[in-house]
Order: sequence, then C-alpha cells, then structure tokens
Amino acid sequence: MDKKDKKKFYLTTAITYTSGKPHVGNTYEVVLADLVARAKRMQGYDVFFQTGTDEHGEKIEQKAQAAGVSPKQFVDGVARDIKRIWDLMGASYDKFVRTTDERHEEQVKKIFRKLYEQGDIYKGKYSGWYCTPCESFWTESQLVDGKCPDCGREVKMAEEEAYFFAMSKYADRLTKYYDEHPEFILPLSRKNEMVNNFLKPGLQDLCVSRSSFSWGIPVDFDPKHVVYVWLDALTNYITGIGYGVDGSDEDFERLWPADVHIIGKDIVRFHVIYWPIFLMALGLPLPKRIYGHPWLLQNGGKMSKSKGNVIYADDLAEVFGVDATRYFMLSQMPFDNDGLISWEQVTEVVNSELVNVYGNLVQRTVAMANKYFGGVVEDKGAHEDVDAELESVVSAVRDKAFGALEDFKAAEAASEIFTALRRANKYIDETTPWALAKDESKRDRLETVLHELLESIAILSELLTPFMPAAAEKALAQCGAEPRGYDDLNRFGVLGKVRVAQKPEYLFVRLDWESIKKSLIERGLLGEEEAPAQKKEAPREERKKEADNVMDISQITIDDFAKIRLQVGKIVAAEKVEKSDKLLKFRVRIGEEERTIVSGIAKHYTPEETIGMEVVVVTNLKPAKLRGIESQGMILCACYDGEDGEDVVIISPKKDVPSGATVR
RNA sequence: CGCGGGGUGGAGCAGUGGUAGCUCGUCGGGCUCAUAACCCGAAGGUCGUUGGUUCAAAUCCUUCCCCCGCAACCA
Repeated sequence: MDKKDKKKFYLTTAITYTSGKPHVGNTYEVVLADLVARAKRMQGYDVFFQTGTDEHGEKIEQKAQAAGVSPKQFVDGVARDIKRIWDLMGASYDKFVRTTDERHEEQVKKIFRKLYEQGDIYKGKYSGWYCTPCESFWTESQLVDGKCPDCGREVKMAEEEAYFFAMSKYADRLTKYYDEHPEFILPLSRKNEMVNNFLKPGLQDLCVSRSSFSWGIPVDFDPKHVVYVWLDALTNYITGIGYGVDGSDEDFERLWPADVHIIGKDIVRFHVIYWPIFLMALGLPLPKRIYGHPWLLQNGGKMSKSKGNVIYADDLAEVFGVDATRYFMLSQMPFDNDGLISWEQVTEVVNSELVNVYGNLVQRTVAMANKYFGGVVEDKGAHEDVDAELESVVSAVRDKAFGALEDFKAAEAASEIFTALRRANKYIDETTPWALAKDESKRDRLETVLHELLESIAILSELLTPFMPAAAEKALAQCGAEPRGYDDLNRFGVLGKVRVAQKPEYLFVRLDWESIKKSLIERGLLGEEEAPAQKKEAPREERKKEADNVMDISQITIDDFAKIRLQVGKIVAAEKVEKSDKLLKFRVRIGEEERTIVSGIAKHYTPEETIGMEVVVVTNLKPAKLRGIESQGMILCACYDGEDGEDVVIISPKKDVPSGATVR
C-alpha cells in the first residue's frame, strides 16, 4: 500500500542523555514505545518511530574531562552503547537521532535566531547568588545557611548576560489547549500537578542560554553562549523528521504533529509546558499526547551497599532472553505507578506465565497434533458448545488488548491475552483429547478440538507479536500458521488445514531460581542477600559476618591509636539541623571549651533527650562542614543492625566523669 | 511542613460510591496430552489510623502514623 493511503502515526521516546550506560528504566521506555509502534503497524498505520540521544550539556563536558577524552568522543561511545542496547531489545525505530547530528545543530541555531528575531527570545541578565570558587549560580532556596551548598563558602549577588524565552505570553494559550484537549497529558494526575505548580503561580521566563561551559550548540550570533540543553533536545522531535526553518521536508509535513511522545514522568514538565510553547512560537501544531510513564525501580535497591546491584537490560536479556525481558517489563509495569523489578521476580514471571501458560499450551497442543494425526490437522466441523465459549473469549481479545494499547496500558493488554491463553489450557481439560483418542468414533471431534486450539494459539500469538516478536513468531511456526493480519484476528475460521512442527521446540525454558541466583552472584550481578524470600535468615548471617569483619581489621600500633584524642564531654545544647532529616547539631562542653558538633543521628535521638548526656568525643578530628555548619569533632556511637535497620547508640560513661577527661 | 508516589488476604497488584477481585504462594482433590506442567476446590482481608459526608465509603472530605523514590546527607 502506498504511504499516502495509510494513516500516519508518529511516536517518539525521549532522547536518552548520554552521561552513561542506560539502566532498565530507560530501556523500558524504548521497549514500551516499540510495543506501541509494532501494534500500530499491525493495525495498518504508516508508523514512524523515533528515538535517539541527547548529547550536550555541562555534565557531559565534565564526564568527558574526567575520562580524559573530548566530549564528542565521549558521547560517541555512549551513544553507540545505547544504540546497541536498543537494537538488542529489538526496538524497531525508524530513526535514531543524535543532537550532535549536523542537521540538527544547524536547525537549532536557526530556530534560536528565528525566535530571537521575532522577539520571543530576548537578551537579559541572569542574576543569582554566585559562588566564585565553584563558578556556580544558586537560587535563594538552594543556599545553605546563606552559603554555597557545594563548598559552604560565601556567595555574592552576581549578574550574567543570558538569553531568555518569554514564556508568560503563551501561558493562556497553553491553559486553553489543556482544557480543550483533556487527553493531552497522560496519566491525568500529572495535569493538575503542572497546572497548580507552574501555570497558576505564573510562568517564569526561561533562561535558554548558558555561558559557563561550551559543550553545546553555539548561539551563532553571539558565540559566547550555547543553547540551553532543553531547547536543543526537545527540538529533535521536529528536526529528526525534516523540519527546517526555511522550509521542511515532505516527511515533516506528513508526520507532524507527533501522535505521542512517550517520556519518563520526571520530564513531563518540559514536555507539556516548554515544548508546546516553543512550538507555538514556531507556529507549529502541538503533539497530540504526552505519556509520562512511571519508573521501573529495583527491588532490594536498599541492599546496594553490597555493590553490583544495578540491573541493566543487556544483562537481563543475556540471562532470560530478549522476549522474556520485554514481556516482563511490559506486563509487570503499572500504568501510573512505579513498578518493581528484581531477578527473582523475572524468574517467577517467566516460569509461571511464559513457560507454564503459554509455552506449555503450545507444547501440549502440537504434541497431540503429532501424536494423533501425524501433524496434519483441519477443522472437521464437529463442534460442541464449549468451542463457542473458547472462540468468544479468544475473538474478543484483539479489541480489548489493542484498546488498552491506545492508552498505553501495556500490562492490561498483556493480561487480556494471557487470560485467553489460560482459557485455552482449560479447554484442553474440558475436552479431554486423550479420552477422545481412545474412541474411534470421536476422531473428527478430536481433530476439531485440536484445530480449535491451534487457531486460538495462532490468533493469540499474533497478538503477542508486538510484545515478544521472536517467541510469537516461533509459536506461529510451530502451529504451521501464517500471520493472518489484524482484520482477521477477531474471528475463527481463517486457519485452514495445517501441518504443525514435527518436533515441538520449547518456546521458553523453565528456570531454576537457585541456580540462576548462584550464577548471578558469581558474575557480580547480584548482591548476596537480595532474595526477599529469605528475609528472616539473611540478616542474622549478615550480622555474624560483620562481627567477623570487625575482628579482621588490620592491626594498628599503640602509636597509631595515640594519635586519636578522645575526651569526655557533656552535651549542653542540641537542635535539629534545618532541612535535614538525619543531622543534629550539638554544643558540647569539653573541659573549659565548648564546641559545635554535627552528627547524623536524628533518626535515633531527639535533641531533648541528649541534653545533659556525657559523651565521648574525638577532639582532634579535622573540622568538616555539614549542611554549611562546621562540625568540630565526632561523637562516638555504637552501631549495629537492629530488628528494623541500623540502630545507633551514643556511648556514654556509666559514672559521672569530669568533663574533658581523656579516654584511652 | 523540600518534591513526588504509596499503605487492600503470606507476596505482588487491580479496584474512585452499591455483593472485595486477579496472579503467585499454601492446603486438598482431579487429570496424564504437556516443561514437577494443566484443571477444579478451599483456607486466608476490621481495604494503615481518626473523625465526618451519604440510605450506602477501599472509593469523597478530615486527623494522625508508616513506607518508598528524588533531593540533601551519614565526621
């Protein structure tokens, strides 16, 4: 079919920031977008799926410097890695844009100039609190005790030339757009958040240039400045498909506006406020929908002290296979809540859904087709009531599942399909083919039953293709079926006489958690104590181990110890440190002097109960700044793993001791 | 009061005004085509807490408690 005859569907992910290797969360976004892209293609849309990398900015400049390479070399490496993972996961993107693409850079310069010339961008002064040694600007609220949050030094009010985008003049149009397009922001809860936090208080003009670093797209008429990364990054959605300030390609005319931007919930603000306003300023229509998906979080993340706990998609794919990894992400992620992932959960889902329900259904059906009919099966028309029930369940899946996908509810779609697969397994028990096989007069019925099963599997597998392309295709092949096309996926009677695979192959292999766990630990992909099932046992062994470790500390001489000056002091005042949930600030009297000491024990002591306590203080410790307060010493505490996390107890002499007494 | 999310049977979740549901796990049974799989049944929930609105609240309003992510931070 000619492209012009089809309805277009343009979708994008956010472009990934190239500061490092993407974790499962980033990868989830691409897999989700890929699901939608594949589903839309099945439905006959002319789909254009764009993803890519966001490669400018100060952070990248710093990372590159730390790595001792040029920024371009650095992003080339990371972008390659990102692309590799996307490809590995089977992402069927049509275009992978990079913000360092020449064409993109050229258009961003032109866009910036255009907006400047038409008065949306103006040159102004950026003023704020400036810390000279750190070369950083801070807002009032970022300051700590009126000082630099990084180094604790004095800051001064300073000004810097910068370009601003006059946001406020578009605010009303944007609000109106929200009201007229209630489906613009998904999930809905985000909309109120945006309106209440940003639109209602009044939109601030946005600073759209930077001059404190140089890794960015220069403002061509004022090269001291580089374009703000978000203005640079967001425009990829139009430059990638051929937008040009002086005239756009045909592709752009066909594809824009985007049908959806699939992005993380953390960057919803940029996509529903700044991006639409930039587009308005350019005189372009706005994207139809923005879906801010939740995050995929790691289960057992708090155990991270035992390093090596971060999960990457390529590791998952290596252990479980691409299809299983995709399926897990897509079926387990809620629509508007963060989801969890752990190695054990993936193992469980693979076994209980992919192996037991889907794989096993295909396996037993194909095996029976071979056993009873030499692998060739057709519909003999010997139907019974139970067939109609199976058929009605299976035929309804297409509209339910694809309907859910219209709203990006992948888990719901997957669950519709699996409900039907379970129904098919039940059908086998209801029809008892092995019993029919014993009765020569039931031969047609038996063949009909198997054909019903094969057609069910064929339909459901095709519906699963966007989720698990390879496995679904394999299942179709096992049944001897060809893809029938979207229009026929809601009815039976399409599958003719088929020859099934002679040697059924497992779609998914059953996994043994214990051995997977073992190999993960060996490879350093899993911390020893992640397994939630053994919560009760693990901490105890842990504690023991820790006790051993203490004994194991390399020995020091008495001279080493003598370097540490310990004295008894008395807490005379205590208060919570503002804006901190762990820190307490103490005044401690040690002999004749009084010191300020900050300690991270707010979770274990209230200020009141510590006043008057005698404590042991390290008095010759080099002072350090915490939350901008100078701490002149350290209060000794006993720390251990208690029932619920770490317990901390201040060490205190049992008898009254003169203040300032030394401890040895 | 930094921002945001959440507290529903053992675990993970669905459920936004009208008999509290799903998957896993557990227990019992069935079947034997199948990857210790499949099918049936059972046990198990004061829906975090307080007060309120309503004929009716897991669902709306209110009080408090707790958990998680981000941010900050552990002398």
